[in-house]
Amino acid sequence: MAKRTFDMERFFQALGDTTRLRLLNLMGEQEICVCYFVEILGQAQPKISRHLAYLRSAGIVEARREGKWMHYRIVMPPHIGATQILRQTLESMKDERAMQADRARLVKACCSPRKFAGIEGAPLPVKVGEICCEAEGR
Amino acid sequence: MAKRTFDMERFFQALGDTTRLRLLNLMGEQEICVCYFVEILGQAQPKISRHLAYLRSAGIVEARREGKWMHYRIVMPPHIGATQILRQTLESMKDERAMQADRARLVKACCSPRKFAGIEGAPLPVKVGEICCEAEGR
DNA sequence: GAAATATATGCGCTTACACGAATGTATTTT
DNA sequence: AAAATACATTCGTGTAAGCGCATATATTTC
Repeated sequence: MAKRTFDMERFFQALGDTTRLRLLNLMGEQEICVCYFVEILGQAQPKISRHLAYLRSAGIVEARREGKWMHYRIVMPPHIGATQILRQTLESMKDERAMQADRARLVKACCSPRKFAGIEGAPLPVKVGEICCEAEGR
Repeated sequence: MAKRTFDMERFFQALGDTTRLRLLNLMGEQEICVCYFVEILGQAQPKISRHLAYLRSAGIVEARREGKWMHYRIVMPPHIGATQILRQTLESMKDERAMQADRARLVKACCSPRKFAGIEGAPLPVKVGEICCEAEGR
């Protein structure tokens, strides 16, 4: 069932970094803007950006531009096994303390964006599948 | 559900190498002697040995000594999520051509060990759970 | 069109791997 | 106990990653 263009080795390498796992955990089912990652993880923007690029090159996420913002979302790989492994990984991150804390902070940030320096005026995360139905009024 | 001693990052890093995936694929449910890996993968013995050491340090395999032979087997990690991911990985390797070919060669080698230089007289693979019930007569 | 904003990329540095070749160690055989 | 066998480890080298810092690019705002 393996597709030509998919590299299992690379896939696992992409999952083998805590920062990248945290990013995937935050995305979950939503499409999220880079500035949220920077704010929630509290890490330098270039670092976040490079990790996102890595995930992208591994075929795990895709990006969409909206004005000056870039949104990232998880895409299921063209490989059945990898898809199930990725789902399982996301599932099991729901049980991890640190990952729960990250998601909690994301929710908090979304509820009161003005309290977070980096995300004033940034578009809110959008559930994958509802993209294009909402645009911030500014 | 995460256990203290288990490192998810390290776990995925261990899976992020084709040689190591091939080793895991060959082990599956059995405990296998190093010389089989060397013979089946057709790679240098030190290379195999180092990859096995890596898997071991990541808590994915364990080793057992039997005379001059070392047997390796997969052990499920002390982390529910990782266990399921590992199972899923093993499962999905069953569908991969290259992995099937490796297993086929292993079966062949076990059936006629004398035709394979490196494994003459080596103990046959043993299903995990049946260890200690069988000893080669030599 | 110049400044500001959001993100990406280049650079130098450091560390972790992967590999082949050689060597070390444990065990058995003779 | 010396030789042989099975495996592990060390060493030197090349390469890929990860990081901070600075800079480039794209888009919007003024």
